[in-house]
Amino acid sequence: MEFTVPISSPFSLEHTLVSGQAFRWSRRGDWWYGVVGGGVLKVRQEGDVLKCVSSTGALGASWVSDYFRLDEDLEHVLASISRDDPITRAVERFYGLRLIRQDRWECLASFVLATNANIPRIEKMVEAVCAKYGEAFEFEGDVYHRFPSPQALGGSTVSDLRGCGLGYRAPFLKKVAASVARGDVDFSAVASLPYEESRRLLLRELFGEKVLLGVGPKVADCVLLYSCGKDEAFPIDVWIARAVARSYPRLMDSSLRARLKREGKVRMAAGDYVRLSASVRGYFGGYAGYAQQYLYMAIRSEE
DNA sequence: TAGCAGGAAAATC
DNA sequence: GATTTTCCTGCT
Repeated sequence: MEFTVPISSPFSLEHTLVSGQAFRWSRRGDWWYGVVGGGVLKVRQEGDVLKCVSSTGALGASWVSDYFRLDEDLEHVLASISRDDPITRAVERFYGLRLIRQDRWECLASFVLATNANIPRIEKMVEAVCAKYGEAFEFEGDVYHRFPSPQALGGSTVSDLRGCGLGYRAPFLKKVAASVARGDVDFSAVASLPYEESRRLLLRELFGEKVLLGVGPKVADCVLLYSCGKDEAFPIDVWIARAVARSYPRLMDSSLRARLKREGKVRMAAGDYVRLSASVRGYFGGYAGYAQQYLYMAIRSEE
C-alpha cells in the first residue's frame, strides 16, 4: 500500500530514527525500512511530506502519524525545554527529532536486552530473536520477521535464547516475556498513571512474582518514555550521565559529582539514579524526555 | 552503600 | 591481536 502523510509541525525522520529509540529500522538507499506494527513500513521524507509504502493496510497514514506523534506540537515542546545554552544548541542541531510511540511489549523486551551493550549489538540481538521466534512474512521479495509474541518468548528455553547471542540477558528476557504472557503487566494501567506512579506500578508488576527480572530504573524509564507516553521520563545511561556531568553539574548532588570526578567513570548507584532523575525532571519539566533525547544525540555526535 | 559479575561484541589501542 | 568499553541490573 502506498500513501503520503503530510507533516504540519517540524519533523526530521533521519534524526528521529538514528536517535537510539527503536531497534528495527534500517536505511536502504533513500528509504528507511522499519519492521513495525506487524508489517514493514518503508518511508522517506520529502520536505513536509512522508512518502510511505507498507506491507499491510493496517500500516496506513493514521498509524504512521500516531507512531511518529506527528499531531503533537513539537515547537511548543522544544520551546519549553530550551532553558539554557547546551540544550538550545542540541535542539537547534537536531531540530525535528521526535519521540516515537512504540509497542509496549516490544519496547520492554528490547530494552531488557540493552544492558551492557551498544546499539549495533542491541540491534543484532533483537534481529536474532525475531528471526528465531518471530513470524516470517514477505515484502518486496524479502523475508522479514515480526517481533515475537510474549507467549513465543515466554515458552522458549533459556539455552535457545542464549543461542541468539543474548548471554546473561536470556533468562531475564524469558521471565519478562512469561510475565507479560500471563497478563501480569497491565501496560494500560501503567500508561494511565502520572509518571512517578507509573514507574512504581511497572516495577511492582514486573517484580510481582518475586523474581528479579532485569528491569531497573533505566530500562523502566525507557519503556515509560518510548512506549507509555511519559514525556517527563529521563532515562539516564552512561552517555546522558556524562552530558549532565559536563553541562549540568549543578543538577547533581555533591557526593555524586565528587565520585564521578574522582573515578572518571560514569557509574551510578540506585539512589544516585533516582535523585538525579528527580533533579533533572525538576529542571526540564514535563518534557524532560525530549531534552534527554536531544542531549543524547548531541553527545553521541561528538565522537 | 560499595563492589562486582555477567557474556558477547564493538570500539579502541 | 589484546584490551577496553558497551543506552545496566542483581547480588553480596
